[in-house]
Amino acid sequence: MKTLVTCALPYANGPIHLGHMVEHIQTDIFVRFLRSQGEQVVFLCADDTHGTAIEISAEKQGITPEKFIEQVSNDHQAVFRDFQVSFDLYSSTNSPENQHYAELIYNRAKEAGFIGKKAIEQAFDETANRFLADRFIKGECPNCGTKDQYGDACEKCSATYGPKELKNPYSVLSGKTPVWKTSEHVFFQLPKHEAFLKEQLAKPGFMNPGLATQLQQFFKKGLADWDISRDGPYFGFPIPGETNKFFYVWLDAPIGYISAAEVWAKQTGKAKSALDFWAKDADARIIHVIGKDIVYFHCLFWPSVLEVAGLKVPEKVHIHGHLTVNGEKMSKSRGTFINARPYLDVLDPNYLRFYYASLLGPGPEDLDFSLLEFRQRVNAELVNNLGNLANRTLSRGGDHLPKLGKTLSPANEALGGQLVRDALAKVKDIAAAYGAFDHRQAIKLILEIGYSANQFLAKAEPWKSAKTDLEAARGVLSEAAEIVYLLTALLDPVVPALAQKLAEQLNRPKLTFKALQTATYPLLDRNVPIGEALPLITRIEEAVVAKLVIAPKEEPKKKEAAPAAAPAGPAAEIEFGDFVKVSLRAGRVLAAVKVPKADKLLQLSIDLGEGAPRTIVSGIAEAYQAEQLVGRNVVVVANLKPRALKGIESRGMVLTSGPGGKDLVLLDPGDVAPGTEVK
RNA sequence: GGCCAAGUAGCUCAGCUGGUUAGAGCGGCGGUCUCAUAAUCCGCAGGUAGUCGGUUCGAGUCCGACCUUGGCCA
Repeated sequence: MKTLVTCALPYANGPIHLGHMVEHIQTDIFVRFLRSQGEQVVFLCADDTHGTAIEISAEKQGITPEKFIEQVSNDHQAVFRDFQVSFDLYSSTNSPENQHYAELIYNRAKEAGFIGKKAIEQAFDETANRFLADRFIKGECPNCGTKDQYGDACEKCSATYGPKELKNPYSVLSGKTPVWKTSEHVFFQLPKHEAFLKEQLAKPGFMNPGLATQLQQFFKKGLADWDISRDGPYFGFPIPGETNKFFYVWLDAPIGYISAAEVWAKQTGKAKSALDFWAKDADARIIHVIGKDIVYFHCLFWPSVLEVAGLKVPEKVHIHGHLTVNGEKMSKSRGTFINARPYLDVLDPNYLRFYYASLLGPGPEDLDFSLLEFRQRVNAELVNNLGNLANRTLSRGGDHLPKLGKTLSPANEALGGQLVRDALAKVKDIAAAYGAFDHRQAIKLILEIGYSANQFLAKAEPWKSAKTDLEAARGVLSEAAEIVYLLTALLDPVVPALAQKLAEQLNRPKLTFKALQTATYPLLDRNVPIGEALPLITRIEEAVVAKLVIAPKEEPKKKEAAPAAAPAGPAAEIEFGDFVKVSLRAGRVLAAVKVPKADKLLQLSIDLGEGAPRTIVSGIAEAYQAEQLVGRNVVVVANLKPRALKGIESRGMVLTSGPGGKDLVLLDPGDVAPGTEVK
């Protein structure tokens, strides 16, 4: 049986960020594991290329949508490649194959009587000469009057409404007031699938049960017809038999899963067509991996569409949570919106792969990219526990101490048998964890194995016996090398490049999960010499991590010309009027980085509720590490005259108490909003 | 606003169908070794389980309300 695995198709309207990578890394781990088990897997993805947003982005750049999506696709593919995401093919929804399948599915649905038409009323921009989707209309909230709200919900009072209810609506495209026009749209008749869908959602393993429960609300409300057409101009596929109507992007996007398989089949010749996977009776299973934001597209519409077209419905839709950075949603203004390419510019992708794996569970909970946690966990677990284990074992057996040579000792059951058998006993659970997207459980078990081997070395103390009995020392290290060899299989899904390095240092091919199903002690053929050992991967430096979140540019605010308070003598009494000149505010530290070549200085990016964060340089580096400050509230003198410290303009001062140096404490204004006045 | 999910040590999480002193890793603190990437190993401290109420001989585990966070509402 073949397995087809897909990631959600990234929208071709912007760069890949670390949020995307949560999905692509966990799926890649899953796929690499399946391959290691010896399964036939095809791993596909594509860019989702249609819709108004892309058309407009292309127009802004003065290029065709085709050119635009080609550029984006190149960027996307390069990022995924550099993160070692092992797609068998990365395709595009703007392909002849996709058009073919979109039309085929549409025609089949039409023949089966599942397509209808209805006139709908929609906002129309007469200047731009196009209909406006809800997100292209803004106006005042009909509930609370907040300005510049989209046509579906108010960010301020969270009221929901239709675009027509907005007061003083305007088109985002032209700024003009839209008019209301009717247009006949094509609908997919979802209500006819209620029975099928209820059965599908109840299938064990199809999707997360909690989210399946949530989808029940659609049945309670009553399923509605799904609008699958958009009026031109629209970047997409024309609907056969209609004039100036195009398939809505969400119809043809998932069809990209099918057409990608078709392109793969054509290019590799490994299948006759996509139907080797997608035909109802194909000997294959299909697994989609998506974020929790697009559940109903994949679990309501998509299965229905496939069912009507007589195609195979996915066996499983794996749903994951979203990424936060330092505990909050990624935000451009906070400098925590981290794109994948800038990450790669400063850090090894294996760090992120390992970190995500160590956090990812099988459920749809969010996970946090905490800079401090990231550095600490990767350094402690991947570098110190596992990487150093390999190095302390192999360097001793390799060239580091030439006396020991490159050969291994014969297997010594009494010495290492227990160690290896205990480790092998965990392999089954590790495999089960990878197979269930419970990657953090897999990592946990692998770390236990690493720990047991480190402990083994600590007890056996080969460095001592080496002085009197080289053979005894070599025997101990040879047993530890068994565990290192085991790691080439166990770590391969998560950090394939590191597993490969280990295999090379051992001078053997990587172990596989398939081989491990029947493996017994000893794993290593002791007659094969080992290679040369080098440190596997180095620790993450604090300064490098901090580079990820410093906002690239901070616009200086002109309006706040700081009224300079006259400096008073140290103990001299001042008037109340002088005191109130000092503007004290609560601020939240968004980012912190050590100032190079300064022992005491930290450069802080502090939110004072002013829109853009402020840069403040503070002499607290001896008392606080940069990372532990992020997210913390502090008291700031907000109207201090700006001053340059080590060439960095500091716009304010952070208050502390204590004599200084290591002994000072940041004043805590409590849990209040940034910008709150301190009196 | 409606619905769904989550809320256990500073952080990330385990705790099976309710049953002895609530566990682990990371971080912190103290110690140890010296083969190794200032790594390892040993030990210590840390939790009135979001809040309130209920069921029960007994609840982190069941029920209700509320609070907080996240997602969805075609």
